[in-house]
Formats: sequence, structure tokens, C-alpha cells
Amino acid sequence: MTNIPKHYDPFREDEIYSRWMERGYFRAEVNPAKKPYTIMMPPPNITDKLHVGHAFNATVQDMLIRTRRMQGYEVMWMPGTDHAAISTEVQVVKAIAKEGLTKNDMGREKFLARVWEWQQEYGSMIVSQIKRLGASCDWERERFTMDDGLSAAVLEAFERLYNEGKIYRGEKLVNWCVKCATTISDAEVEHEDSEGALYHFQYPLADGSGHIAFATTRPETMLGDTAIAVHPDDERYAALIGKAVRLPFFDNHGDLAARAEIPIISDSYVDKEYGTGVVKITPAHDPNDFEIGERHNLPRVNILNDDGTINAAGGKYEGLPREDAREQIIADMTQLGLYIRTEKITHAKGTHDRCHVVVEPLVKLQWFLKMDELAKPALEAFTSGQLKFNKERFGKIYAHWLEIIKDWCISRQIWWGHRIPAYYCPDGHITVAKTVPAACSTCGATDLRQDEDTLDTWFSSALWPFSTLGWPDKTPELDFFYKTDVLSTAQEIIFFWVVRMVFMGIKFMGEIPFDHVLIHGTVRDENGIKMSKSLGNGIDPLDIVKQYGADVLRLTFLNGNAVDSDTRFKQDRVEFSRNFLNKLWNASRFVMMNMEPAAGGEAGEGSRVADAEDNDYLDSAAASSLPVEDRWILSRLNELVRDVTEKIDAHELGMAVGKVVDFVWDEYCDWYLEMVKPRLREAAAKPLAMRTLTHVLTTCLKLLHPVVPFITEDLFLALNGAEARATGTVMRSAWPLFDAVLHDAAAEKDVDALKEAVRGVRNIRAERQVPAGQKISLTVFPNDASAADLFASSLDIIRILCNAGDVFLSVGVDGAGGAAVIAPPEITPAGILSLVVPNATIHLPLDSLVDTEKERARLAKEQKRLSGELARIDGKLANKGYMAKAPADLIASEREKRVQFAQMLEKVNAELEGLGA
RNA sequence: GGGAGCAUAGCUCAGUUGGGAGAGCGCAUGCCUUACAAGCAUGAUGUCGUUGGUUCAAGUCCAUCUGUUCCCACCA
Repeated sequence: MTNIPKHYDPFREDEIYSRWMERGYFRAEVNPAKKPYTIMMPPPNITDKLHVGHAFNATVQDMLIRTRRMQGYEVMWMPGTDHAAISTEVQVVKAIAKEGLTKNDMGREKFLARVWEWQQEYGSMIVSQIKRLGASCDWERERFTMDDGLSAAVLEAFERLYNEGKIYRGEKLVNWCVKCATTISDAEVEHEDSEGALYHFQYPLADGSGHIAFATTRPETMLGDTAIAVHPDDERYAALIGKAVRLPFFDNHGDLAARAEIPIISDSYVDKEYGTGVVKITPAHDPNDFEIGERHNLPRVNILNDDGTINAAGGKYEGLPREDAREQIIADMTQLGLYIRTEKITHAKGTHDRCHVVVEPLVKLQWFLKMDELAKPALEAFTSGQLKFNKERFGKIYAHWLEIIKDWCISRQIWWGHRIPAYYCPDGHITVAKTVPAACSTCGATDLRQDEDTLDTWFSSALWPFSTLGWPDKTPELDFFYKTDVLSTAQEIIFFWVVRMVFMGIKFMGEIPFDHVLIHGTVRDENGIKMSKSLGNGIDPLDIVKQYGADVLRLTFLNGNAVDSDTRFKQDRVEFSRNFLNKLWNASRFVMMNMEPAAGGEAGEGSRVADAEDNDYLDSAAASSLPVEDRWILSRLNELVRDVTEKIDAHELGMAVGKVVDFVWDEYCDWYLEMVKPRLREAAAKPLAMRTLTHVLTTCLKLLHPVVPFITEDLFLALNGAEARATGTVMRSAWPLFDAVLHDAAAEKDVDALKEAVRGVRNIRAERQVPAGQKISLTVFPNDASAADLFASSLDIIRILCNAGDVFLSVGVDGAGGAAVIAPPEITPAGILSLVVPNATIHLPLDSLVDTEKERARLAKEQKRLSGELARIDGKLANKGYMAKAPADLIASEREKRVQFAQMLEKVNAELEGLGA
């Protein structure tokens, strides 16, 4: 017998992976003889350890990569990591805080050295975890966003954009995080609804003629008010436009008193219907007010320090934290009789996505990237259909973001990242250069100082698709592998990254960075809740790998899931995956047990060979002489190959996997394998059966390899077919191709008929509770000559699948019985149960088990069903509209069914009559 | 405030261009049938969220409503 274990053992995965690495199977070369297929892995942050999202995404990419590799492409999957500017800096600041240190204690240089240490330690962790999943990346090409090459690309891009005037320095309203003491981009601001208050106040008119009422959610910004605005058409306030109000805070306050009087202006931004129709204008601390300020030339008064406390512009409130200033101002306004009331409201507050502290809009001198010209071709790439998303709705998100995009604030007041290559001379002239310039380009001064700020982390990742290939040098890699084929990522990354890679790619490479964007859903916990650290509901993918192996995890991610929709990670699905792989293992084990030991070899796994591993027999007319079950399974397999390939091409990976899983379990294991067992016991019939068995199995292993690489490699090599011996790995075997010769509609129809007969008999056995050990004999009465042929050649199949004793075939004068036909014995009608199937009637002699009443009920039920079917079809065929407009082949098939149902009904009626109904 | 997704069997979800409702898990019954009990066989369960519309034909297309999730957003 065999020494192959009964259960699949996933603990050899590491060993298999090492072999792949040693043999260099993942390596990609510039190879003009082949078509390239490239995927750039979204580089995980060096602060992360592997979470479910990474694992899912890696599985998606690996499935695509492995498929294309087998299809003969020169595939490259570029891995790497991201320095993740703020995220990493925050982590390291926390770490040094435990030692009682701050950034400023250490100074820039020492702090950065410390972050590099962190990078050394954590950067490799996630890489090894991704390897454990089986990812077939070209690890020799691994990149880090702060590698020398990538940093050079960043400098190059910055310089070119600056020289073109696309990068500029300007004073604009930016999102300021008071905790992290840096600006953040619009994309990094999260809006969270929270309970808040709308405070109603009034300002006195400067001429003493009354008051004007308004409301605000941020009373402290009143310190920076430089106007009051109303709508130009608002007749309530028409008379006030041009007048002034007095800011009560600055009366009797020395030089600040000059700011105490501010004008009432009109601007159509104001909504007449909302509140009192009056808005206070704080240009330095609100985006809308900023714009209104620009339109009306209002002064911008910044009232905040970088840490969120009130600065000198706030007069007596100077030094108070913003929250305290708010309370104090409300109290003071109340005392002055200018407070009206407080209204509780819920409103959205902008918070920083890293620290969740409320973001403060304020005016700062920052570096910006001008977006209008860059955004336009990026949008066109999508609207023209060149850039494709797997679902239209993701494209809409992309397009919408580009439509509303504003200039990108790219400077950050942190240390970890690419330092902005701008140098200032004492006179404030700016020189931008890739290396430290000797002198100011404007005045020649040599006393230069580099900008302290670093670039937004997404600036370098925006260059990822080409900076990783050697840009700005014209490398052969760049020429061969760019543009890439697919970008696989999550929805929330569209505006962070996808958009920016596209416009940078177009800008610097003249071509979009990828043709397809594959957006996948989120893996949630079993209750559908998003996994998060704070909730502690995360599933560690490595725990699953430890317990079940990477193949099980990968299969669970993809099997039957729509890739674009969110999925719940449930334990029972993990177990189903394991069970399926065990099924695959055992089917292979069965096939191997039936192989002959190799000549001169020892019996056992690896030393067995299939009787025939060449599949020439499939290519010729010989295929048509195969037994019907072989022609059926080969035809079905052929359709599977076509469907799976199409699904993968369309990036519908879950459906592709699901189809192979269903095929292996239902058609190959539950039907074909059982059908073929009798032939394996006959020396003459066995070799051909083994050919088909191994061919179908091997093909399924290939189709499954992209999703479950380890087990398929193991089994492919164990089966030791010609291709396995030639290539030494399933990774380098040829992806199966659809072959029209193998399509056999007749065989499919025949086997469907056999299956129906088998199911019918099994059903009756179960209903009548025929003991499993009792082998009853059957007599088949075929409807016509072709049915007679079919059953004549399939008596063994019927016997084994129905667990029957003798199977008799009754052929009439026009029957076409072959040598296998056995004449039926005489049976007394009283003990017989009749089963009507589409192409035959089958008699089961059950003697005492036949209960006339039950039999009548069974046949009556069948009669009702068939009548119903006939009525449905007749209804359709009588419908003039249907007959006029439905496609002809549909009508033809309905007519065909009608004939069949009518025939069956007739037989059932006759049986009922025979029972005396 | 704007936009999008989802709603199908007890549970989790498939359902490709409209053409007789599916899977897994669970449940019921019987089986250790010499690949697999992580298995095999048989069975039960659905006005496909509501109301309309288009069509010969709607789970599928359109509209509406309800519930739910997510994204975007400067309403003082």
C-alpha cells in the first residue's frame, strides 16, 4: 500500500518556499523574448506588522502573478516597504519617550539615526511575514522609499517640478495638527461627527446704533475676526453693509485697539436662510473665510501658536490653550451682555488620522504642488477608458477626487522623510538643488541654510512605479517593465496614492503607471465589524498560518468571494478551506495509490509514475473513442479551463477559485472518481482510466496553484508526470488551454442522464430505507437506441454508484444492445417499483419493501410535478409575444423539454394505472 | 449636506450580457462503501426588503420608499 499520510500536512510550506527561493523561480529578468507582466506591491509601512489587509492583498497579487508566470509572461512582482513619515516618527517619539527623551533633546541627527535603527529592526519583519504567505515576489529587487535610488528620484522630481513652477512656496490655510506640530494634507483629515455647541453672540455696531447677531462653533476665533459678512441681497441687513462693528476684546488694549473696528461686508457665500444670515469672518482660521478674505482684501490675523495656545494677537488671552480661551471668551461676552444663547448641535470635526486630535486650520508658509495641470491628464486617462477600475464605482471615486482636487501641501514639519531640497540665503532667496549648492542662485551668497521640512510620505510613494525601476536613469528595467499591469489596493488608498501615482507617472514617464486598478474589499471580523487595534477584534493572519498553513488562509480569502466587496472572516470558512485541501490531497493520494511503481524504483510516494503522462491521446480523434465518462470529464474540464482563465483575466478571482473548487469536489471526486473505480480493477481498462485521472487532476492542480501554491506544488511533484520531471515545479508548468476538440456536448448530456438515473435510485433506496448492505438488482428499460447504447456501456457505473447487485438491460426489438447486455429475469409485477427518468424506466424489485399506498403517493407527486412543467411550457409556447420575440434556440429547447416531460408523464400515468389508481 | 454599496434559505454569502432560484455552514435521516468521518449518500427550508414601471419574460434593468454600511464634505 501507500505511505502517504491520510491528512494534508501544511508544515512543509517553509521548506517548499525555500526551494523556490534557492532556485530563483521568483526572479524577473529583462527578457524581450517574453511579454512582461508587472505588479508593484503597495509597500507596507515599516511601522506595521502583517495584518489581514496585507495578507489579503498579497494573496490577490500572488494569484495574478502566478497565473501569468504559468502563462509564459516574464512576470515581475516588485516588493518593498515605505518609510511612512509621520507614522514612523510618532512611533519612535513614543519609544524614546520611555527613555525620558524628546526629539529636541536628541537633535535632528541623533534622532534620525535612531529612526534608521528602527527601520533596520522593523522593516524586515513584515517582509518575512509576507514570504511566509508564499508571495512570489522578486525579493532581489526589494526597495525602500528612502533607498539612495528612490531618494534621488524624489530630488529629481522635486527639482523638475520646482523649475516648472509647479512646486511653489506660499502662505495658505493648511491643516495644522497641534499635537504633531506639523501640517497634514486634506486626505489625512478625518471627519468625525461629535456633539458640539453653536454659540450665539452679538457684536455692537461701531456707531452705537444697535447690535448684529451671529453664531459660531469656535468662539475663540473671534479674536481673529476681521469682518462680518451678510448676503448682498439680504434686505434685513442692506442698510448695514459698509458700516462697522466693534470687537469688544480689544477696547482699551493698547496697540490692539486698532483692530477693534471691523467692517460689515456682503458676500454671496453667506446663506440667508441659515441662522441669522450673518457670518463672522476669520480669514486666518477657516477655509471659507480665507477665500472671502482674499476677495475682500481682509487682513489675516493668526491668533494661534503652533501648540494651539493663543498668541500675542489674542491680547489678554495670550498663552491660554484654545479650549480655555473659548471658555473665557464666552464668560467675558456674557458679562458684556453680548452672549445670547447656546444651541446643542452635532457637527463634523476634522481630526488628524494618526492622533485623532482636532485639526486647526491656520495660515502657514508651506510648500505646495500645483494640481490643476497635473490633474487634468490623470482624469482624462480614466474618462478615455485607458485607466480601468475593476468596478465602475471605484473609477467614480477616482474621478471625483481629481475634480475637486486642490493644491497639495507637500511639506511636513517633521524630521523623518525626504528633506526638502530648498536652500535659503540670508536674504531669503531660494535655491532648489539636488545637492547642497555652493552659492545662492540669486545673489551668490554662500551662507546657505536648508529648509527644515520634509516631504509628505506620499510624494515618494507617488513615484514608486518608476523610481523602483531606476528612474531618472533610463534603465533597461524601466523600459521593459513600465508601465505596470495591475495595481491592487484598498478603496481608501485611491485618493492617497492611486491618484498621485497616475499624475506623477504621466508627468515623468509620459504614460500611466498601470492599466488596471483592482480595488478589493475589507476583511472584517465575524460580526462584520472593521478590524481595529483599539477594538482588539483583529485576526492575526499568522495565527491562521501557524494552525492551518498559508494555503488555507489564502483559499479562505478568495474562494467564492467577490473581491470588490467586504467579507467576514469566519472560522467555518477556514475549516471549509482546510477540508477542501484535504479532499484534494486524498484524491491525489487515491490516484497515486493506483499508479504502478516506477521500474526499478522503490514503492512509495515520488517513485511512482502514471502509466502514461503524455496526453497525446487527447489531441486526436482518439478522444472520441474514450468511454463516455472520460469524454464527459474532459469536456467539463475543458470548460473549466476556459471559465477560470476568463475569470482571472477579468480579475474576478473569487469566482475563478470557486469554480475549480466545485469542479474538483463535485465532478471529479464525487462522480468521476467513483465512476472510474470499476475500470481500475481491470488490468485492460486501467491504463486509459489512469491517463484521464492523472490528466484531470494535474490540470486542476495547475488551475489551483495560483491560490494554493504549496499543496499544489507538493502534489504536482508527487504525481511525477512528464512535465513535473521536466520543469521540477508546477510554477513553471504550462497554464492549461481551452481545446475545442475536447468539447463533447453529447457526452455531457449522456452523463447527466446517468447521474439522474443514479440519483433516482439512491433516492428511492434512502426513502425506502433499503439497508446499505442490501444490493438490490435493477432492470433498465431504455427509451430508445441511444439510451440503450449508453446504459449498455455503463452498467458497471450504474452498479457501483447505485450500490446495486445485478443490473439488467431490457432491449426491445429496435434496441441496440451490445455484448454486455444481460436479459432481465422474470419478475412479479407486484414487488416492483418503477422509476421514470428522462431516457429510461428503471425497475427496482423491492418485494416486501414496496408499499402500494406509498408508491401511489410517490408517483402522484411525480405526476403533479411533470404536469406542472408541461403547463408552464405550454403557457409559454401559447404566448404570442414569447413566440414572436424569444430567441429561436430557447423556444427549441423548451419544445424538446416538452416532448421529454410528456413522455415521462405518460409512463408515470401508466404506472399509476398499473397500481389500480 | 453630497455620493456610493448592500438587502436572496436559520447563518455567511454566490448569482457573469434579463430566459425554469444556488453553495458552504447548520439541520434531519442513513452509512467507518478498500482516497478522504476534515468523509459519503439522501432530504427539508426562499411572496430574491417595499411599492410601482419597462419587457413576451425581472433576483437581474428603471423609479420610489424602508433598513443598513461606507466614502466624501468648509455650512457659520
